[in-house]
Amino acid sequence: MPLLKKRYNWTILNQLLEIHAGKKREIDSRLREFRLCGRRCTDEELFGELVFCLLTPQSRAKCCWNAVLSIKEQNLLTDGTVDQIRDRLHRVRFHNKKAGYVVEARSLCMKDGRFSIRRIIQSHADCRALREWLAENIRGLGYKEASHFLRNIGLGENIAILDRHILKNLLLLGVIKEIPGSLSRGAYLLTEQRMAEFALSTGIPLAHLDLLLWYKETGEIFK
DNA sequence: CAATGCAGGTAAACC
DNA sequence: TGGTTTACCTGCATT
Repeated sequence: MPLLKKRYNWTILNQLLEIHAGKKREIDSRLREFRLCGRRCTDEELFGELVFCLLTPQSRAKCCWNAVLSIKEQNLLTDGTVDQIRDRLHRVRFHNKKAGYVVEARSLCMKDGRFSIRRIIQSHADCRALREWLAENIRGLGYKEASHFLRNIGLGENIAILDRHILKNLLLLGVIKEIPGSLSRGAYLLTEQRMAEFALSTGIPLAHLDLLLWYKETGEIFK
């Protein structure tokens, strides 16, 4: 195992490698689905993924996905008002704010009455530039959720989704010395770099680590 | 049953 | 200018 740093916690790392060995195929398959979504989904469906990521902070992923499905079923994705969308956000925390974020994001993602997410994607050189744009321009979307969105549409091979579970585990693994009090842009990028080094030296792909650690915490692989 | 802790954070206000 | 604090806000499991 090349380049393995001494500061890493061997016990936990071995635990992780073992879980990875068992879950590798399932994780690969999930990542394939994400890429497939990015390739063949309609722009409207891509926006649905964006809405999901706008909803998830401090809320359960499943409730958020149910909310997205509900919005779609009611045909509110394209032209639902803030009030109509808020009424679909059952069990989504901060639903007042988030309903507003969804409607505001929608106006950025539509051109001439249709969703044109791919136009936005294609206008950026790579996923990092794209993430910068998303975090900068879409209110309600920070680095973490912008990364989450990119991963969910198959563009997240080289970026990290730094949520509290991941950070906690990076600490346990000795990848970082402490959990940053607040994740500024600089702190996010630095921590992401540490995680990428760890991925490289352990042979667990960065894209796998997120789903793997998430599985370790919750016992399932969702999105 | 009341109290507590915690959910895949982010924007805006505040020094 | 940049780090820190606060508002957003509620359901649900645990004790």
